[in-house]
Amino acid sequence: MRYAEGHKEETRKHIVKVASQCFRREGIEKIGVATLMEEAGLTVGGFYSHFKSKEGLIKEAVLCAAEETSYRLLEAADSTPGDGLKALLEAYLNVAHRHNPQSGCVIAALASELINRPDKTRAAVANHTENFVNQIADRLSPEADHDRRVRAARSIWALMVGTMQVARLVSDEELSAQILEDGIANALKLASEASLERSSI
Amino acid sequence: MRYAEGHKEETRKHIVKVASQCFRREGIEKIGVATLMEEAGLTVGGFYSHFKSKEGLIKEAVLCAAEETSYRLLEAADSTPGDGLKALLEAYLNVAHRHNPQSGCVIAALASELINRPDKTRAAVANHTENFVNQIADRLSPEADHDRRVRAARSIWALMVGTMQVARLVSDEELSAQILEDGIANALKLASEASLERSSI
DNA sequence: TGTACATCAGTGAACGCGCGTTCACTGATGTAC
DNA sequence: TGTACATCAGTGAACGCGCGTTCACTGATGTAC
Repeated sequence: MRYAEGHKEETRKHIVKVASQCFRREGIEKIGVATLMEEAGLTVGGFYSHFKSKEGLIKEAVLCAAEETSYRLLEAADSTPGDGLKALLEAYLNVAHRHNPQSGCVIAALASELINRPDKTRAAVANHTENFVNQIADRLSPEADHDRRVRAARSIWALMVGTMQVARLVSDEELSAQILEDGIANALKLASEASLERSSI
Repeated sequence: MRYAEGHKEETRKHIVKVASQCFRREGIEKIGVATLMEEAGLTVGGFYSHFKSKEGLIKEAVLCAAEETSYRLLEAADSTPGDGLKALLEAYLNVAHRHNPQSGCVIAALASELINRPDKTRAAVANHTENFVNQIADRLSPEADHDRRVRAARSIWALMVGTMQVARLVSDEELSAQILEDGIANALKLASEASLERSSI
């Protein structure tokens, strides 16, 4: 059967999207190419006309997921004029995100697997992360200078990722929810500490 | 060949230790039973007279690693009378730890893999973590009440784990070192914020 | 004291299975003449 | 307008390989008589 213009590109995007969800849900190593293609409604044979290798798909799927998440978070921040950072933190550190890694932050879902990926994949993620941190920094209270804000933003980001992972490790729902709440409160403390510092120089 | 009393138990412990290092270095899924046994100087056949399954070894190796790390960290804290928490943070958030996951924190090394392990393994890790958080809390400034300290300790712990992972994701040595340093400074801020809160109630 | 047998930690070959990857093929549509 | 051929996204069987696991075996020492 012949297909419409752009059909192959659509299929490719579809595979990337499905893969990005499967990876976040089950882990990169745990899911195979055949399962992935089946999940996308296709058969395994076609995979290599879209991607050079599984690693090629991994890099694309991970970046796609990272971009989607940071876009969504920054949008939450920017559509809440009062306290953008609080909105961003609440969009991340919530129970729904905790239970749905497949549509959430790829770093929280796969951090330890990403660290051991080939340089190209890892560096791409690291780049994206540094970018995102800078965008958090831009949204911190402008009283502090840029360097201080970036350094506060990095710790806020680390706290977000670490908190989500700890919350997912814990089975007790109530404790897990409290960990998330406390994460928001403590991240906000870091932000306000950073803005206070300026006056003490 | 017949072996000395307690020889088998020694071998078992040796396998657990080697496995805990290999897992942290390469990831749990990535390393096979045969490689593991070879790394321990043995052959694969003997494995199942020591462990019920690979998962059995995983649970033991992960817990063994967790206990070793928390023991070392608390020791660092307790042998520094002035500021135990600072000593603990410095023992964790340093460049050597960043470069040596195989002998470091198993949560930072394997967080995302641990989240997807069977309940028994995951729950065991979660338990140990909660324990460790309580022991950090005991070492926070006693001005705050217990609940506040535990909640601060949880975020400090999340910040430690998240910071180490972000530092490992980044290739730039200088940036990586700065992320670790800032992690220490910001974790200390969280601790001192928690002790200040009491007076505001 | 000497011989026959039991013990048991560790060996190494083999099992079925799912992995990532390859490739000859299908079949609906587009193009050439 | 009709026929023959080219295109190419997707199919499905097969490849070698390493996985977790099993099992008959080894061989040095301990025990029984």
